[in-house]
Amino acid sequence: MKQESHPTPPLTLAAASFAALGSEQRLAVLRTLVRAGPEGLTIGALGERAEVTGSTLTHHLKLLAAAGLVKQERQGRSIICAAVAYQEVEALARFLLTECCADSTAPCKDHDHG
Amino acid sequence: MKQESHPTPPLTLAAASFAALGSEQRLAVLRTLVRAGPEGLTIGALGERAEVTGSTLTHHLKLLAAAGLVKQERQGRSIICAAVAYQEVEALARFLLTECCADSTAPCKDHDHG
DNA sequence: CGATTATTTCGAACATTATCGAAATAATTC
DNA sequence: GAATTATTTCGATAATGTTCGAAATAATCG
Repeated sequence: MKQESHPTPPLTLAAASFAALGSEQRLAVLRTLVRAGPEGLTIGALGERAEVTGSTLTHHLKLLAAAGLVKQERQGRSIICAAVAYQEVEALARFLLTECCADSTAPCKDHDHG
Repeated sequence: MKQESHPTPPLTLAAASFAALGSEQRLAVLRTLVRAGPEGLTIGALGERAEVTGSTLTHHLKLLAAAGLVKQERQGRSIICAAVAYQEVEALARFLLTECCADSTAPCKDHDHG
């Protein structure tokens, strides 16, 4: 069993990340960005597509960005957002499943860890 | 590009599942169960190890169970809990990353989707 | 610089969730 | 069936999160 050195986020941060995903509106926002791909969307365009606007969108984006799921970059007068969910989601999954069965005497026979 | 038929949870349910993971205490509870492996733990033992007790633990377990992350089964006077996070987490990750770049003209060259 | 467009901050109202203790229910043992 | 152990329900209180609109800030354009 090779011990790969993928980092796992600390509990508090992982919880914050999951919490960031735990809202229909934010999920819709994030998925809109995932669909939009690496080029991203301006906040305005994002708001239109995801049907969230103004201060509410700002609020949600702040959480998503703090969780490392979205990055923002100013471009002219707009701000462009893009999902960086790919590695994040893997890290979160790893966080959950890491140390699986560490306290168990029985082997993990009936789990399929990828 | 083969289209595999893995189901994706509906938005509302996925959000609820992420929300269930979005609390330090619940994450600690779930990870304790993951560590405990398929044999699970009684609610009492779980509460001791995760340092959450009584009605609060009941409350959290209800959310985790509703999200399909934990299953419970009565055994004698105790109730045994076990994590079923493995498939769930994969399904959630799939939910997020599904349709990646569907709205993009550019290919997803700089993403590494496993 | 003044006007315009894009986003954020702030404050308040409202809604949801968390936490706790006491009493209630469920299952077992003697 | 009374006593014991394990968990849940209930109701109250406190803590967080959401949503909105109006005003404030940022960047560009004429």
